[in-house]
Amino acid sequence: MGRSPCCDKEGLKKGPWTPEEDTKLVRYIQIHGPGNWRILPKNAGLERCGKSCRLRWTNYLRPDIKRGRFSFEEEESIIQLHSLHGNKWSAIAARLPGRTDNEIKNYWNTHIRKRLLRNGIDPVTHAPRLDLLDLSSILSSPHLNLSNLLRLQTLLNPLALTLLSSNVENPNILLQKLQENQLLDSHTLNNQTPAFQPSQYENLMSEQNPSNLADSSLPNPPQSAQNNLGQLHTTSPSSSDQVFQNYYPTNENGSNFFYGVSDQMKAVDLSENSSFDSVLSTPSASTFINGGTEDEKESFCSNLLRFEIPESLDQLDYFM
DNA sequence: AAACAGTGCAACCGCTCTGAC
DNA sequence: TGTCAGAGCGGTTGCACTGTT
Repeated sequence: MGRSPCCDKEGLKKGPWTPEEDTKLVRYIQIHGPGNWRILPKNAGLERCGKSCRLRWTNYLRPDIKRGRFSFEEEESIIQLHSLHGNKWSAIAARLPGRTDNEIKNYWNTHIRKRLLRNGIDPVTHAPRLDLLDLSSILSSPHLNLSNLLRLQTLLNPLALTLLSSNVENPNILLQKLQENQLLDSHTLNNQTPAFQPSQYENLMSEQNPSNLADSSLPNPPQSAQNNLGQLHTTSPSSSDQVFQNYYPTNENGSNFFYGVSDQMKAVDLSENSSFDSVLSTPSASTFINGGTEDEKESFCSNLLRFEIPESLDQLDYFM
């Protein structure tokens, strides 16, 4: 249903506001206060609909509005609040003094949302979305073959574990099961459930005992990697992990969607001894911590949100 | 220099909510 | 209880600006 737009009436102006119109609106509200938006334009001498006046006032002319670029703290708050409230922009704006819901919504859609997508994070659920990552580099890897693809699939979805215990000699059955598994993945994502939970690591590792492997010719993981995997859920987060927790706080069950994948990536990259602590020692991090331009800070924040599949994807072999 | 594409943001649209009657 | 109007909200659009070819 819905009612006809109030601005459809003849003679009412639409589009950008002129400084003269702004002056009229501000002057009127300074005297009479906001409210009664339907009669306001007539009394203020404006050829606008009341709704247009209200939006102009609340989104632009209000004296307590803070204009200009969002600070890092504000951006962090927006992400945190969005993970709690979703697209309830007014609820988010209520926690950010001086910012309007419209401004926050625009900033989310034009900056934060794109950045999250770029880094493989679903901006709706705040969960990692491996299907959003650019996998072209992986697929073009010379190390990619059906066997490795299966192992990657195992990382992406533990249901694929069943494939490893099935008859891998028949490629048709494998392809069929992969297709079925893909459907299950889509279903899982549609229900906004993380595709991989940290606890599944233990299942993965216990089931991936070398004696159970379909392809036992693979080398065992290095001891350091095994130790690290064993510590995944027993050590306290590093300082840089804390930054991620700031962005992606644990849910009511105490699990953190982001860690599910970031831990996988860390595990994959163990032989290069990389960790997020190293991020904080980079020049860009130093720039951020010690001060720098907004662009430099944004670049650093973007890097923080970026987890990349290492070029040495064949290291997956260590865990299969 | 011109054409085109991409980006960011103000403003609008359409729907829902809320309170008065 | 139902209706109506005002207000609020989230999604979308239009356009100016900027960068690239």
